[in-house]
Amino acid sequence: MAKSPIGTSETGSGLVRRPPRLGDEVYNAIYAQLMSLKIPPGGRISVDNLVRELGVSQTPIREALSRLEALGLVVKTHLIGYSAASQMDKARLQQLYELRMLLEPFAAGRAALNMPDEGIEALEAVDKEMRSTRNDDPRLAYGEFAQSDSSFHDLIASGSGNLLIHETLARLHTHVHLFRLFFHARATTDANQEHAHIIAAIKKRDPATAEAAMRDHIEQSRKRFMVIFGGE
Amino acid sequence: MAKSPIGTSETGSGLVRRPPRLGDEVYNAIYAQLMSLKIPPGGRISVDNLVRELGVSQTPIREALSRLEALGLVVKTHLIGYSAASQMDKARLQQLYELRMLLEPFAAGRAALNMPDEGIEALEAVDKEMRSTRNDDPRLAYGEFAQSDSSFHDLIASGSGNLLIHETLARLHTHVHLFRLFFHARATTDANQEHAHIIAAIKKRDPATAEAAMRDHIEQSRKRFMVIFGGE
DNA sequence: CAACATAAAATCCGATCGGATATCTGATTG
DNA sequence: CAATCAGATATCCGATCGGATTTTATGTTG
Repeated sequence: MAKSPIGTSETGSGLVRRPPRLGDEVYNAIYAQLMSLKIPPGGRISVDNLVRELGVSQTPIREALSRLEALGLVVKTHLIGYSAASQMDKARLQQLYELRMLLEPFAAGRAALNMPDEGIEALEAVDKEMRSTRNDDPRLAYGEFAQSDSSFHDLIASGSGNLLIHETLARLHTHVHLFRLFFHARATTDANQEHAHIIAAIKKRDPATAEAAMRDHIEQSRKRFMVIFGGE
Repeated sequence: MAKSPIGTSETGSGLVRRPPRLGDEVYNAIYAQLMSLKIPPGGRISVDNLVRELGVSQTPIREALSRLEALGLVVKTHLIGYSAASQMDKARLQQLYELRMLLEPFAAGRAALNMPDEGIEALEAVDKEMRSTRNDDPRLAYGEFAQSDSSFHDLIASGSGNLLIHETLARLHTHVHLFRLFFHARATTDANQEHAHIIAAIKKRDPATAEAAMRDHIEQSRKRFMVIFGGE
């Protein structure tokens, strides 16, 4: 739902209108190029090229790249330049899921306790969206599913009431998102099934079941991705 | 031990000598001012002031501040400027310990399995250092203890073998560090006792006990800090 | 005396410029 | 023919400059 999950100025309910930041547009432009894989993982990112391409000076580009570096989406080498983060290898994907397994089940349990009713409604809306995705172009269907899945987990993390956990997971999911897009990991109906279990438990305000359901979902998700590297 | 836990170029075992980055020195200068509380929590940080004070141009200062923003140590408001992150309130400290409680016991358990022997030696060295701290100036003693404690937890996180968890915890500990310094939270001998239990379990390569010991340590630490806000 | 309007200073955002470094291309030599 | 070296190009790092905005200070008025 949100175009850029982290780093944008929170003008959602802002009462004062502030002039736009050129850096934000640059940020979104580069972010889009990364997500559309126009800039492939590991590919070099030249500041001067972006100057010519976007028609702005170096200053806002550096600022935007600096933010992207904080997210781990790009890496900087002194006197060399920026480059897109390299694709995750098997070990790194393992570590990522290890961390998700620690945080997300807990978040789901807390969400069952703390999440406001309107949050649950948003969750069901996203879930419904995922099921009705019948885009003819499979290439686009990937993107839509991945986007919705990201929102699903983001909503639960937010519903945990713990902002630190929410921020940490937001960072991780950006990489999951990118990984999925790169490998064309297909959206299985299994995920929808698992999501349904999680939502049901949260609706029942049953933290233990929500936690277990999320634990199962993360583990299944891990297995679905691990086959890319030749299984467990 | 490490002066700046995140964001510096890894020149540790670098074979090539690269010219120094002015941005790094600026980064360390501002970092020091934050840690010494010369810039108080919530205090405004003027770029122009730093230009005059450090004698460099805006460019490296903006770069350094951008990195500090990624760590959450400073916050930026468009057309207003940078300011030091506000001091944690009770709710935020609760969230911080909630997250630590999820990650650090796990890391300790993994460290019991994966940590190389030399890592354990480093751990014992830090532990010894913490016990022998008998600085006359209590103001300095705080700082030394906090520094060592940070190293202690950082070593264990690193020993877990999971880089993502290590990075996440490094970010959190920076804030714990700052919080402790601000409130002059005293170093108790209890912490040393708890640390000893953790080290013993890791040396025995006993993950379950290490995990439990860390869990206990985090909980005790939380209680020691919570009294600042009037207890649990 | 308080509140508002106006003016001045401080500050940030973005653009542009020069020096330094890395990388690429092509020629020379053993 | 391969390897090495030199020059040219591309790029980054840091400095400086102007416009836009915010904040503070001052003066005016009810």
